[in-house]
Amino acid sequence: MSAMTTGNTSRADANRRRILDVALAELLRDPDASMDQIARAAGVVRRTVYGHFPSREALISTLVDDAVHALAAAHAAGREGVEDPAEAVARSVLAVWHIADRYRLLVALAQRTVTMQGIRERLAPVRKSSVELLQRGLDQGVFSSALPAPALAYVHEQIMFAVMEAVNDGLLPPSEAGRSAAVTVLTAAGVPASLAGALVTRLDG
Amino acid sequence: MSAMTTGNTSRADANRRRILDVALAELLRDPDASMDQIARAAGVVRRTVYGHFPSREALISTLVDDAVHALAAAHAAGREGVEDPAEAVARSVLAVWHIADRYRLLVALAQRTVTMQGIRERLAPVRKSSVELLQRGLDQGVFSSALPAPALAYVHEQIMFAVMEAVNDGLLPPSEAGRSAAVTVLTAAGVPASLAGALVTRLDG
DNA sequence: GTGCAGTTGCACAACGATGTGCAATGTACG
DNA sequence: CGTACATTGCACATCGTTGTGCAACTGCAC
Repeated sequence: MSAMTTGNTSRADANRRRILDVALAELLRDPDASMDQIARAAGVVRRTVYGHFPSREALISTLVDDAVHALAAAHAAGREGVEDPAEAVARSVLAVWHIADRYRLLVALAQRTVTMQGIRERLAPVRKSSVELLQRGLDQGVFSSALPAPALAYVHEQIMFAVMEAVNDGLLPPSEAGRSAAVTVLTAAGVPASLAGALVTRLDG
Repeated sequence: MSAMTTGNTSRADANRRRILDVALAELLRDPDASMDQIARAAGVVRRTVYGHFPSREALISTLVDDAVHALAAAHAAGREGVEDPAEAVARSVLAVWHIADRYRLLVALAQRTVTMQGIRERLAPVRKSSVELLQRGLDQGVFSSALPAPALAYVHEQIMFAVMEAVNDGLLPPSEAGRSAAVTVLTAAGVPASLAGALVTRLDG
């Protein structure tokens, strides 16, 4: 048990990954899932999980960190060197969606678990850059909303969650979801539906 | 202790209400708040809470039932005898907002607690009527969206939550929030921003 | 096969939460 | 005052979870 944390056997690595994968799904189903539930679902014993992660919090932290990093990277990459706010928003939504599709469950978890505090804190930089972008669009008149930019950023975020939830519930095919999410976000920001549709279609070809 | 549940003293009633009020706030701060936390926050002893509610689940159930009933009533009353889908949506959002303002905390709680299953089930009829209304609007061409009506209903719901969260976080004055929520919901449904604004202003005078 | 890292199974202490029992205290109302 | 009911404070059993310790087992590599 002593070298479990340092050593790197193929078996150990595979287990570690499986535990992370399963924990993701299990924690979504029940944010308060116990270490035992997670371990059993992963096909190992509780004690083994503690061999890989020193505590429950460490496990969740790893999960959250991975997701947030991937998400922030996609978010930044999506709008790199794009001046038009509408296009930047569309690109970033599509980019985020692409990777979020794998983390969809975790991101959805974010809004209902107690760990939300921690997640929102870590997402703060992403949200900040969103607010800036939205503000720019509002200033230029590309966007128009009854809400100030910071509140609009909340709406932006929640729309993403809503579309993810719709996919999870089978109301929407995953293939179209990204485009739909982008169009809906733009529409909510006051971009005419036709323009939003055309823009996203152009970007997602 | 035996007659605590049946008897109706003014004191007992006041306590019961205070417990419910405080539990609302406390459970939002921490969905896993213990009976002891709630009791202390309400200025009573844990044992007293059990005098009014036989179990933790019963307490939460009461809270949820109250909120859902009020919400469903407002939702239905809002669109009573209105044929124009846009106006119906605007009216119902405003009506729901008005009462939700009191239950804002609980409604926000709905999206992050484990009890979510139960809440979503109970909200099913409300959502169903929302889907019908949205579908009608899409058919008539009053609305336009990249999403099918059921998914759009999710977006509708989440936008409400987003605006509530914005108010909770001080990003938006409560006085304007209702109007803003209504306009944003309409905008996301594809109604041009100017039309949405005019309509809501007319209704909320 | 010998050894070593990972895994297992069990045992344990510690903690916090739930729900209940009961005697004592407080308080409204006739 | 005295009755009735609400509240309190404490005790208790029970349960689930976390994190740790340790000995035995498994499988892979050398």
